[in-house]
Amino acid sequence: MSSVEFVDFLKEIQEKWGKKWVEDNLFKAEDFDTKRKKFYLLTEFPYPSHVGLHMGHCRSYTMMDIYTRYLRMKGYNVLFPMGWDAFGLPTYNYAIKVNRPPKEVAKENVKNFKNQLIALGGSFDWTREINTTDPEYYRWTQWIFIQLYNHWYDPEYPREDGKKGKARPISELEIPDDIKKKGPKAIKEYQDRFRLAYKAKMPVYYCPHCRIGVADEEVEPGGTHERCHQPLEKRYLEQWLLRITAYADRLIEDLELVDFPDSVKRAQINWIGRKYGAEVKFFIENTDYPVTIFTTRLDTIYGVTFVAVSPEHSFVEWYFENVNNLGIDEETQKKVREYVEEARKKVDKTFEQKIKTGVFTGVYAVSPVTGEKVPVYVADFVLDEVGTGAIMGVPAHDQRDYEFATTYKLPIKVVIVPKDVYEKGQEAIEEFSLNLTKAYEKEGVLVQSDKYTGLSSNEAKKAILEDLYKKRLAEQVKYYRLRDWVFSRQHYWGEPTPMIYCEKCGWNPVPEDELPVILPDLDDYKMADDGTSPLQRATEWINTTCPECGGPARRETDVMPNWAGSNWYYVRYLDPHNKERLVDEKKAIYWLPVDFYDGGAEHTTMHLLYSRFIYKFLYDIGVVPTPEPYAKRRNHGLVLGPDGKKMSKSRGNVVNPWDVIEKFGADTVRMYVAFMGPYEGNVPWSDESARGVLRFLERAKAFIERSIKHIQENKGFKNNEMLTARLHRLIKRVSENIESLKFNTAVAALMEFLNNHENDVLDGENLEVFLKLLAPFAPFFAEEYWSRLSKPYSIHTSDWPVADEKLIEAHAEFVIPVQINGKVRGQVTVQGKVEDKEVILQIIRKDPKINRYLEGKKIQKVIFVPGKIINLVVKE
RNA sequence: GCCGGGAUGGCGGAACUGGUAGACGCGCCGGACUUAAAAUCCGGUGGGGCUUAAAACCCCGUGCGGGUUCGACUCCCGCUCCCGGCACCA
Repeated sequence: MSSVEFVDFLKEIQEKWGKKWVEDNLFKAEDFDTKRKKFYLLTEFPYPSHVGLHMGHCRSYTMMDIYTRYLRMKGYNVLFPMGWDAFGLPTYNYAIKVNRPPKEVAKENVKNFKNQLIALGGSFDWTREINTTDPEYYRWTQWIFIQLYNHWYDPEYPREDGKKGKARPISELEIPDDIKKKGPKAIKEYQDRFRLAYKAKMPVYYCPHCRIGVADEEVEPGGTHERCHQPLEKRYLEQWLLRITAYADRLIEDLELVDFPDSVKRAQINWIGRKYGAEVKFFIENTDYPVTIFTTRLDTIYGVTFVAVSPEHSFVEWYFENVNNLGIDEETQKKVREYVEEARKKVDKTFEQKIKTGVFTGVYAVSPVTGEKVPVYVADFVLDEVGTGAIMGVPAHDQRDYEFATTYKLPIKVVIVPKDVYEKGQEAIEEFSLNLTKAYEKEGVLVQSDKYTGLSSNEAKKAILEDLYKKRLAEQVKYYRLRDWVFSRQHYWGEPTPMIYCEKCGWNPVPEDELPVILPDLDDYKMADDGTSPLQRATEWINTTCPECGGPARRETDVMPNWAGSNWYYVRYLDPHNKERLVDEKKAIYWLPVDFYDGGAEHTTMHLLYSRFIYKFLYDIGVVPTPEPYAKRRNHGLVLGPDGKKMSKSRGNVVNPWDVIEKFGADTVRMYVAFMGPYEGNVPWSDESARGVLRFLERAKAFIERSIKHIQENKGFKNNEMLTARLHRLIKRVSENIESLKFNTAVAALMEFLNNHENDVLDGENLEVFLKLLAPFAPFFAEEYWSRLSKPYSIHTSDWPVADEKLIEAHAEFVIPVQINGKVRGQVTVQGKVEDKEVILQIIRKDPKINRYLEGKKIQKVIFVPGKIINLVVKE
């Protein structure tokens, strides 16, 4: 049989069995099965783009499919589901490009993806297939949003896992009396400040050239639009935000409960970026208006020579309201106004090497420690989203402040010196200060700081904080790099946000019994040219009635981001057709948490963190039973192009899975992607290497067919024990390798066995074992020969073979390397596991080769590790 | 700049918690089959030395420099380079 014919054979059987498995629902997971242990194996669901499955999907899904098939044969009740994350920008853009409704395009993409996954042999439970764009699915995405809106976070409230902090219904939020007195509107405003979903003005990118809103990922580093390379503008729109920061501490602490790689845990902790620091009030001279700054370096406060606020800071509004009282001249006012206007619009992501700019406001702030006045600047290097959006400028000890001070000729006052400098005395301190050419950012000992002089940075931080706290000028705060999650997108192809706005009553959620709010069809799906959502054009859909007063009201036209559907999808797999609830409680208890979550390293922070947040919220409101969703997480590697670089259209190094399945057959591709490298590694594709796997399968075919023939012709034929023992050693190796995700060495072990025994034949029992070992890797191939052996359908629901340890032990072959002074000089063969070093030494003495190294020398020491090695330390 | 990961033959990669470095595959070389090629099969293949050739033997070898150890790809200290992520985070 030529290789071409063999590939045809593979394609024939993959067609035949692939179809049958799906028809038979062979891989259906059983709810509530108590006889078998459950195993929820989750792999990130794909974003079905019009390009079709890519090689990365092909490899990670195959590896997880191998794992799944193994676990299933091992006797687990495995849940291995699949679905589609079908909302999102690429599909939307593509639909506009080909001038078709996104809905139709998405549907086709899904169909295409599903066929490809079936062809690949993915043993998914298709009865649980979900699609984030299905109204019956996004009804619950919307429902979660409403629950977030209807809840607030009480950091002190006890929760089920015994710790403190829990989401509670907004109705349970205590309203202060003075608010109550002001009436229902004030009460609602007060509640809005606590809701887990709330509205706030946030910047979005807008391209004046293309006249459309631009998503974050379409912004180029220089602040230009990816498509037209023209400069973008920042606009401020009211958007929905989710209060993830309320869960920040829990998201850090509960990492202890889960088995994630350390690097992933670290990444999450860094992403959250919890820091302790102080907020300090700097009052504007002769007013009672304070600018509150945030710092982690309170020890440097005596070095403050200016205060700077971000262009977006509320100080600016206060300033213009009070310019007259402050006695600011026209020219300064004009300068400040121009600077702020310009800066608020500007989009610039190239911060480095840029000269820091700012504008002096003409007002001074009073240092809370010295009472000295320092100038107040508006400067765009101060970011509004970081800290309080205002800083104390300490040029001597912060490089950015240093650069700013140099540009604007502000004084640079050294207040921290290294310990050894301090100890050398005044002269050394002065010399250090004079020779400063850039900020000294390390901690050290305080100088020129009144009574704190001589304290270490750490001591000073505490002492200064304590003193300022007493004067109500400072307090300790926890600060997170993580910010609340902007949850509005000005696009079309996403879940409608289930909120209604009424002039009289403000925002209200859509009543739950009216869900889902279905995304309306449009005549024209193009982006709106003012940067708002295209849904603005769905006039009929927008106009509705207020759930509170029944008067005329409008629907929210911003849709949810892509994350919305994908951060809880794995819960819906448990009960995908439930019309009453997001998930049946008992099913959730049976299946959760996810036992193993496989995904890409690129989702280590955002997706993993955000989905953990949503899950924790669902836990708080009693939808799911455990504090953490994923018991174990591992990141798979990428498939690189044949050139070793990341596959990309522009590089022209893309390998299409569909093409290689056509060329080599699905079993070959499966086995090759498992074999090509370690699970976590990024490995290049190679057609030549894939051919090596094809050769292996072809040889395996000949080997199996010869064995079958031999068995039929020789009734009662049995292999010798040695061969059987070797096969059992193979069982052990393959099992251990799959369990530790070393699919590459598992395949190598199978190859090695065939290399060693290709000229033998297997007896009936051993042949079954061999096919079973092959089954997870080459499922079509294994099924075909299983059926030819007339074994009951299917090999994939048969039992995984158990290695006979005694047999392995009995036929253990020990070759002990012999080292002289750490260098291997020979080896001796022993029977069984010899523990006594004298026995080995006697064998060595009989070996002339090794003895040559011992002539005229004295053995000083013998190190013997039974079963491993013997090392003789000798001397002249 | 910060955080994370990595560096092993011509290539992808093996090597358990420190115990024969290079499993397995690709490629390459030689041979068989063939009119020929492809495919397939058999043998060889880290570098160097010695040798007419082979066997045998010797030296070097896991990015670089040191250290610990009977023994180091593996552990420790100090570097270099590459890849990924984040980045004016106060």
